[in-house]
Amino acid sequence: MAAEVHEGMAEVRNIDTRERILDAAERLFMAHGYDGTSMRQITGDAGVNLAAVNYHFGSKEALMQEVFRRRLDWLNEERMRMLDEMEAGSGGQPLKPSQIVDGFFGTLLRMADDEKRGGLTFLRLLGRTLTEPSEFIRTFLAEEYAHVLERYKAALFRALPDVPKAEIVWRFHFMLGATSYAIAGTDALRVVTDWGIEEGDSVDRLDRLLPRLMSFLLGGLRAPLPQFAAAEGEQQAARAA
Amino acid sequence: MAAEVHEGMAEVRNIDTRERILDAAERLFMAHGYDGTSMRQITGDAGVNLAAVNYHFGSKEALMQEVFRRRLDWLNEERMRMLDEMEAGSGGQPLKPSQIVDGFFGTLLRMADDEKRGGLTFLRLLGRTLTEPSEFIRTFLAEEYAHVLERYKAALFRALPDVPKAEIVWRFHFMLGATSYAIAGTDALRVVTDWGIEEGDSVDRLDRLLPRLMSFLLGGLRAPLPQFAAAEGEQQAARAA
DNA sequence: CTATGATTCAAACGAACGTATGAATCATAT
DNA sequence: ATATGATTCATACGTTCGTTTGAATCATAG
Repeated sequence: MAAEVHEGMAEVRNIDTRERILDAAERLFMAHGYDGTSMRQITGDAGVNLAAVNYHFGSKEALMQEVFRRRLDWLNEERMRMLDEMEAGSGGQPLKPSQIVDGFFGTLLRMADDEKRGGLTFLRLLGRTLTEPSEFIRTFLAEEYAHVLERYKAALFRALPDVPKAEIVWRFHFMLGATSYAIAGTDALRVVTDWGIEEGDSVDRLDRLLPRLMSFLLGGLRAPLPQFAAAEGEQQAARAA
Repeated sequence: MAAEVHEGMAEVRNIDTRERILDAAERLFMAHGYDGTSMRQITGDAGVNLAAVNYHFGSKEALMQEVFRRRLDWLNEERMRMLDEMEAGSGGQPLKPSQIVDGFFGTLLRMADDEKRGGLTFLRLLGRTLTEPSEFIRTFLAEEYAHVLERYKAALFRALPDVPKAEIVWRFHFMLGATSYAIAGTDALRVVTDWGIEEGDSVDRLDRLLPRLMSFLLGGLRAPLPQFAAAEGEQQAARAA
């Protein structure tokens, strides 16, 4: 079925083809979504034959999965490695929330500067895909992520023993959303209209986005616990200053 | 072109058809996305003829826009109304951040309990659409939102005079992301795996989600300002506790 | 009761979709 | 040099897509 990998410096042709397809698919999926991108666009952009995708990957779905696997394998290994390292250096003590958040979200954002790991394009694709409707994509991502999420959740539980676990999971979820938007398009809603009057900082200034996002995430993660209204019926908004 | 609206109690047939189409489209766009939903699915689910969409709305794109307009018109008017009301009652003083955040995001989340305004289905659709790739959707939403966003941004500028405007806009953006995830599926990444051991609180418990989200958003909004690394080159992670 | 315009309906349009096929072309090992 | 298997290629398949058409059906006004 699949091509056998030979040794030697050969294999330039098909490796090139595979990579070109993956690059084009990454770019187009990011720009137009999975359903909005056709095989003919992908192969056209990549400069390869239409049949090449099915030959090398089997199907469009399998291509999409490979687009993610190519990047996520490294990302999740790096996240695990950082957690291992931090926990090894903490002498059995719980980690600081800022360390954990940086390990998970900081590692992600720092990918944006690494063009050979997909850079901003992949980050945007990922940000948009987490809310994508396509069932098989979310299922695939959930499986790819599961063990990493479990370990980071566990680390947060230990770091914040006084915060109910359900609360931590929700806030992890909120942090994912904030990060997703931070990278998904950054002009998602053109909130951006007229902001950068003074400064010339936009998406590409990752060195400014990262501290900004980190402050926000940590502020949210460590916010006072919510007060649930005791009464049922219509819920009260939290008016506490 | 368009059907003329007569007086009287008639018009039951086409009004029904229009609403049935909008309801089905809202549900299906939420579940499978714009590109992933076909006209035949929509009309089939709605129990109307295939041609009905083009007759009543003109095109699939126009249908999508109407799906949003039907809900957003009310939402944005309500948001404006709340801001007017709060500013009228503040005696010229800046509003509290919690008031502003509740006006914008609280009003949105409270829609989920209002089934006749789309309820959770529309909220999820909206949450997922903000990151959707389809150009025309984002353009449309940006236009529909623009004036509301401007007013809320201005209110935040006034409420937080010591925070740089660019910082506020970024944090607004982050808040949008967190909220989007809070409503988009809530199992976006199955972060949820095993959390609710103790409590039975899930998406449907809006009365618990709202205070939770509000705490997080306000914590993020009022977090300490980020420290930008002075040096250029590779950026340092914010390691400050 | 009949005329009129709005709405519904079955059917079809051409275009684009993902995938499959079998022959041509290439690189390598013998 | 030739055989072999991997890869590329042009082409076609069957489906499904959004949209259009013209006749049938409905509700109302005169």
